[in-house]
Parts: sequence; structure tokens; C-alpha cells
Amino acid sequence: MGYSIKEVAEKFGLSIYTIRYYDKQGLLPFVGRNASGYREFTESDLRFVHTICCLKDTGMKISDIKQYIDYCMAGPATIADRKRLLTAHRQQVVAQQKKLRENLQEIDYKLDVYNQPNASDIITQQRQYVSQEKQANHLPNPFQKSNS
Amino acid sequence: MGYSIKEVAEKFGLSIYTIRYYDKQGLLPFVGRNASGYREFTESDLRFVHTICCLKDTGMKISDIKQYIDYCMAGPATIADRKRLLTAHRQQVVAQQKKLRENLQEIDYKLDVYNQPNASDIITQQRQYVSQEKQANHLPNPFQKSNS
DNA sequence: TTAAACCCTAGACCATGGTCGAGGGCAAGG
DNA sequence: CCTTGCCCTCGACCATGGTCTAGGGTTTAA
Repeated sequence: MGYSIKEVAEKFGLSIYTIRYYDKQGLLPFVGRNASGYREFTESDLRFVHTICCLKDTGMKISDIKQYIDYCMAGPATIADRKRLLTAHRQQVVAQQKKLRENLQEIDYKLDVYNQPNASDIITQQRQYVSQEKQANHLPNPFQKSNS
Repeated sequence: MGYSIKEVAEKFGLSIYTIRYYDKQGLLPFVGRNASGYREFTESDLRFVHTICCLKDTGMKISDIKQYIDYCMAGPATIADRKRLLTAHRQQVVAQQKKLRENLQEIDYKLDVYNQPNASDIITQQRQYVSQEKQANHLPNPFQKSNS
């Protein structure tokens, strides 16, 4: 008969603290309590929690998740609002993906350099270039820092 | 001759505060100062800042970025260390991408439902199912909350 | 009937990543 | 000279998202 907070925590890789925190923030208005005052999650509740994790993991703020949940609790009249909210968030996620792709390329580029057989030479050359640039601007050479 | 903190902030979409904060955290040991004690960024420094942003935007912790920068400052002897660090981070990024893809699918699924012509009916049915499940578990119905 | 293993709340505490204000110096134009 | 707009440091402050403790109740099995 329903899931305990501990079971839900394990299922979703959250801490019990986090679940209680989410509840305190109003993310779990749907969760009922049993006769002892313990939270009891139904299967439907798990689906809700899943959605919450999905939004959280894509970087949605707690307050925005709460907004979404509130819309859900309010019934079908809020479908347009949910659509707006999720569509906006979707765009955030897509933008995030794009940025991640770009940044991954940069990282891969760096790794390529490090994986060159003559990586050490390349790096040494770069350092020489930087040093020269610093010197040309009358700035201290940041390498081989002296403790003075 | 060189870029001021303000110019760098604008170029990278950071606040001046953030740049000073990064410096304080040891992320910018390469940045020199001019005769007045002002930070002066060279082109090479900008490339470094770019890398820092790239790592930050992919979720690397400040302390890990500092580790990477420290390796870079230490010279070619640390290439293996940098490779280890970036490779580990690369895996994080790829994992992040995977999770993002999966979560985006969930979001799209929800949006699909909301975009159905009979979305309202679907939602209403789901609510009825949830209500029934709550009732079966002797839990309060979370919908239409009364203020008592 | 007691110990172990759960559950609860309230509120303190914490880590991260900034953000800002106070107090003060530098540089350029009017 | 003096105002304006930069720059500096130091340290306080803040928002977010937890994490944990204290104090206390419940359930179950020995």
C-alpha cells in the first residue's frame, strides 16, 4: 500500500532530506499521509516525482517546478499555462544542448592537442608565445612564479 | 594594449564581480596588472578565460577548474594530469547530454499530450484515475483542496 | 517491554557561486 | 582643480538547493 519516503528516495536517487525539502517547497502537494502522519506515495505520485526530477535535472528552478505542479493540481483549465511553461523550458533545454555540444568540441580539441605525440613541444611553444605577449605588454610572466 | 576587466566581462557575458571572484578563487593567476594595479588581459588571457567559461558552462566546479589552470601554469610536465582531468570531465558532459536527451523526450511527451485536441479530456481522466487510486489507499484527494 | 528501524517537524547549518557596498586610487576632459 | 568613470581590495551579504540535528512518535520482532 503505497511507497514510503525511503523507498521513493531510493527509486529516484534522491536523499530523504531532499524529498522532505521538496515537500516543504510545495513540490509535493499531492502526497498523502497515512494514519501515523507518514508520507505515503501512490504510483501516480511516483509519476509526478518522476516529472519533477526530469524538470530539475534539466535545470528548472524549484520555484518554476512548483508553478508547474500548481498548474497540474488546478485542473484542465491550466493546460495552456502548462504548455507555455514547458515550451519555454523546452527551449532552455535545447539551448543547453547546443551549448554543451559546442563546449564539448572545445574540450575535444584540447584533448586532441594533449594526445599529440609532440604535445609537450606544442605546449612549450604556446607558453613561449604567451610569455612574449606578456613581455610586449610590460606585464609579468605568469609562469615559473617566484615566491617573492 | 590589453583588455580591461570591463571589456572582458562584456566579451564573455560575465559580470565584473564574477571575474574578480574567479580571480580570488585562483582561476586567473595568469592575469597581469598594469602600473596602476589594474588587471590587464592579453589575447592569450582571453583564450584562457574562454576555456574557463567552457568548463564552467559544462558544470565543472570552480575548484576543479582551478586544478586544471594550476596544471596549465605548471608546464608541460602536467599534460598527463590535464588529460586525465579533461577526459573525466568529458565523460561527465557526455552523460549530461544523454540525460538531457532523455529528459527532453519526457518533456516532449508531455507537450504532445497538452497539444492533443482532447487534452482536457485526457487530463480529466488522469485526475479521476489519481483520485481513485488515492481513495483505494485511504488517502485524501489532493485535488480541489479545501481550506479547512 | 524494549531495541531497532522507521517516520515526523522545526529550524539550524552548509556549500556553491556569486553580488554588492564601503572606502579609496587613477585618468581624462572641461 | 574637479568631476566622471573607471579600477582596486576587503569583507559582508545573498540565493539556491540542499543537509543535518534535536526532540519526539510508530511499528515490529525478539
